[in-house]
Amino acid sequence: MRNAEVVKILQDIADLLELKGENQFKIRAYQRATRSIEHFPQSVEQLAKEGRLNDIPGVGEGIGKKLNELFSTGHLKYYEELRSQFPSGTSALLDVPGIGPKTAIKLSGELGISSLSELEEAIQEGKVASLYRLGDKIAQNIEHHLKLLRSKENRIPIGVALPVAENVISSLKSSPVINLTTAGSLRRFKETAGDIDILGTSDRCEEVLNTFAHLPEVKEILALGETKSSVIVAPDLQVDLRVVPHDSFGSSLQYFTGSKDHNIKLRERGRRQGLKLSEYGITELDSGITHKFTHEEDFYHWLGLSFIPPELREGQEEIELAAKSSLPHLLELSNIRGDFHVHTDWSDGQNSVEEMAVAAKDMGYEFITITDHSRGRGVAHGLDEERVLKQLERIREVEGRVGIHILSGIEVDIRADGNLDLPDSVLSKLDVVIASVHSSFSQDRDRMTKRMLSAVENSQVDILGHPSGRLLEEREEVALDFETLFSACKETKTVLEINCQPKRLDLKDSYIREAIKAGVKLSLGSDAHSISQLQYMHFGVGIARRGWCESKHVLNTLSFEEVRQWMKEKVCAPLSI
DNA sequence: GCCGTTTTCGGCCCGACTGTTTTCAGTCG
Repeated sequence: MRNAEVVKILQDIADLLELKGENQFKIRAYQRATRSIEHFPQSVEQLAKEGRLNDIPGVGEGIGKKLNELFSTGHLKYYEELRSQFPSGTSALLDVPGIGPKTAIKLSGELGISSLSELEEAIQEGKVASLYRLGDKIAQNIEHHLKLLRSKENRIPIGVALPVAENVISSLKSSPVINLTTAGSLRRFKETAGDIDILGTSDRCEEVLNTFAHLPEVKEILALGETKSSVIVAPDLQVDLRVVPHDSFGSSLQYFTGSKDHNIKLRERGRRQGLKLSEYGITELDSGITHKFTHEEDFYHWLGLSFIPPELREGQEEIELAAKSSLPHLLELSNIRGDFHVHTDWSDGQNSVEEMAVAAKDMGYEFITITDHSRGRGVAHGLDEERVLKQLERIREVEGRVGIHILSGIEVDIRADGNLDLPDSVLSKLDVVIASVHSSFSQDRDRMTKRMLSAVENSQVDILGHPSGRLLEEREEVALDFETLFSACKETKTVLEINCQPKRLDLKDSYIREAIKAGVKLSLGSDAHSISQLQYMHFGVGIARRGWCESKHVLNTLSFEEVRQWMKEKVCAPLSI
């Protein structure tokens, strides 16, 4: 059973428990376990076989037992009993923002609504507005969210969300607000965002919020209060702005950055120390004294913690490590000395070798790697043997002229049968060989794993490109035994790419962390197809940081000479796996 | 249902906003 199916069932259980009005902490326990499994890099079923379910944070005796039942019998009695207590479709109502458990029960119980289309009908007939403690406004609000839900794409990739946030921030620059910054999942650099959170400080909060709610790009105002406002901007993105007094900027930024799990853990820890944490500061419960924080760092330090970078705030073990001053020193953009994955107009890029080299030099890089596609990518004008050699000459010539080290390379296709698209005799002439899957994505796990391993075993292959093959919100990752891949990479000194294209971000954060634990080296490649895309490096660094990546884990922080040395050390012995 | 810098039992984050009400319930993040 795939993790996604387990997630679906646990989420359903949490929803049903909400409808039932169960103990809120029990509900939260299921939600927490759900979130854990959602981001868990290994197969939960496999873990169950090894009796290691308790390795998953939030999975204890009760949920563990249920998962075991589910895996061994294919059914879960508890789940089936819960489902039988409510008309089917009732929990689907909870997907509509504005409908919580109480409203869902009311709609289902009093109006017999069990689907979103029935809900829509009932609203139009005025039945919903006539219920006790509901009314026209609430009915309209639900109808509106219902429409939005239907038209809305899923979550927004960070590559789309970040520019929107930056636009809004620059539109607000002329109003009396300072400290404007992104918060929420965007600041934590999550690969996708549900909405966009922005925070600022002002002594004229209401004025700022008013300006915000009436910006030209705002299509609709969802809420407008004294400290926060929510709006929809084109194309159907929700943006939340919170404006607080200057002296609570530190605590507010901490609070609004989240994640929810991180904040809950932090506050629970505070409670045990007799402290109440909120966006307004830290209150000592004994004396009632509230401490305010202008800087977020001071908030953490006051609690006896080292500063926790936003990318780590996911409620894993970051708080415990911060208490021991044992957090990793994360990779930073300024540590990057070169790019390992760049296309030019020799294949499907827009700029010449020289233009890319000049741009990279302007960014302060020591080296750049030209890795155009191989011939199999016909649509991308992939290079055949002859053109590879011609490009090599060109690269050497440009290198001398521009004054930046250029590694010659290729992004060679891994064909469906695991063979590479160019012979070893050609690949051996290049400094860096990236091998990538660009076809037959739907192979089963066994075949795909063998396919990848045969590339890894090839002594010419230095880097495995965008290993999971996913495209955010477009294409699922391939079926692959990552654990086996990681140990093969470690054994052969094959590097795994962190592809920085915001649509890919591949490897993703949880795999990055697993790969590092397995002792695999990583490389960041912008996969730039134009000069401006060289800047994608910062997306890769963000996602690497979420994978607890330090500068020693990635090749991009090495000098040019060190990189060349590394590439020579590829282990050629056949794998023992 | 989970979990431990006091705990294997007894806790479990905290406040804003809205609409429908005359003081609050429901929802959200």
